[in-house]
Amino acid sequence: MLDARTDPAEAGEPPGGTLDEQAYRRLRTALVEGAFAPGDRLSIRRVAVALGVSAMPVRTALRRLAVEQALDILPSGTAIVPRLTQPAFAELGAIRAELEPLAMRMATPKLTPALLDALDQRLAEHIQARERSDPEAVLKADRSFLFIVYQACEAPMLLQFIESLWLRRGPVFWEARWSLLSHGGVRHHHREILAALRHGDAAEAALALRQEITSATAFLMTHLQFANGPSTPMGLAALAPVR
Amino acid sequence: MLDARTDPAEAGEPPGGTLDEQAYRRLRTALVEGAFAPGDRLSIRRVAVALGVSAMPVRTALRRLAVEQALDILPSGTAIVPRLTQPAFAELGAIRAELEPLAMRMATPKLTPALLDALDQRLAEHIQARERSDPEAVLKADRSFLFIVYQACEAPMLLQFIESLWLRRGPVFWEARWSLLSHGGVRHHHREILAALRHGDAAEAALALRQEITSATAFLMTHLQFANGPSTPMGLAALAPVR
DNA sequence: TCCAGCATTGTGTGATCACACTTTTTATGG
DNA sequence: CCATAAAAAGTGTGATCACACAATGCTGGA
Repeated sequence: MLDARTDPAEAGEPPGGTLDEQAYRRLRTALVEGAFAPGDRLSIRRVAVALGVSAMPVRTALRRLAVEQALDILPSGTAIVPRLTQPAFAELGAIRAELEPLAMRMATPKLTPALLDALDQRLAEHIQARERSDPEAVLKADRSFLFIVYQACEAPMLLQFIESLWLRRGPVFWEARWSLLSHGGVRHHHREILAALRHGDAAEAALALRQEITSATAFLMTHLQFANGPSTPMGLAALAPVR
Repeated sequence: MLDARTDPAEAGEPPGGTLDEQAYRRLRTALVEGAFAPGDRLSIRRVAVALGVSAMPVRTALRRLAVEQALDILPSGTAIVPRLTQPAFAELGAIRAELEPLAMRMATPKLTPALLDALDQRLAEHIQARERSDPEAVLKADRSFLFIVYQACEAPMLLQFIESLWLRRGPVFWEARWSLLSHGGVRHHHREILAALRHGDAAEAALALRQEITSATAFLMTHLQFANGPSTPMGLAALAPVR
């Protein structure tokens, strides 16, 4: 079970050195990709056999995700996938509406022409994906677009907060990806943001982003029933062994 | 070493059930109380013997604090007390200036008369402590004042973010407690906040808080040399065994 | 006196086990 | 047939160990 460490080459996806890291990353991506249903119990030992490792790295990863609010811990200690209530979702939107525009303002003076071109490309990808009615690609392009900006602002603390928010946001948006396709104010706002960034207008870019977040949050607050079973979660089967 | 669990009574400070929790809390308070110097290495085993427990709970607690950004992890895996650089401190202030006013706005309609009276008392404590030139008491009263508000807004995600920020802020303010005594715009701002809260004016309260944060951050940015050894840290001796 | 080399110690990682507790299942009684 | 109790899995916690690696110290030579 130490192959991953003794054989650093290969394995395109989980290059993380320690088993802790690999277990964490696998669970994390499974989570944002909606592999688990809200309310699912993730027991240390079951996840461990699914991942093909011992209980120790899984315990670490589960607890880490709990600290990041990506999982909840029952009084008994068992980790469960959080069931986002409506107030919690509203809170999430309110925090995002403060932090992400801040990151946008901080990033504005640091965006190089190369990065601006990259943003342009992500916007094009979004539009194409939308024309093909491919909601997964739309979500992916949007995420790429915004995180190019968030990473450019070189604020590690802020970046981790935002990633933690997206970790919780992930499953909800994933579940609502078809509804979001019909909403689609994102394209407009991203165009606004990009134009403002090209002019170096931080305040304008931040404002457009804030509007995107509040509008998307408001849209989902009405078009989404909370505390409900999702479409077709895969469960632990989504966790292939660690190699 | 299981006394704490088999003897639930007694032990006024660390009532936490599991050893994980106790280790976490002890390290956490030691951290915010400035027991460690920036750059100190906290090895799992050394902390374990200082705490009188095995390595397991300490490992958990250390990793948890690292996720909360209260500690850094070296490439080797050793935990060290972060050395706050000037840009990092500025970033910290910028995030606080967004999130804490948000919490203030959310809390305003939920503040009961009892809570407002409690705020009044904390303000009085601040003023008294200031007259005695007791910087520790001043810091404590300020923290109490603000966290009464932050807890009242019933936003668990937001509260955890703010606590994480204060965890990082703690050592710096502790080190600068004497300088802060001479600054002291806090009293004024807290009075403003309290008056606004009594009128239910959320925007005004949030604005006053934002000014307090930005002014304190600006003050410390000039009156503090960064990446420097502190006064008299206690080190591991501050960690009394777990009972 | 200084530096190279090695031995010693200290380190985090991860596996495994015993224990106490909880949840589920099964059997037993009404 | 159902409710209740007993038994059986399943669970997290925490201690302990082996291992690989890093840092530290010491000893030997120049």
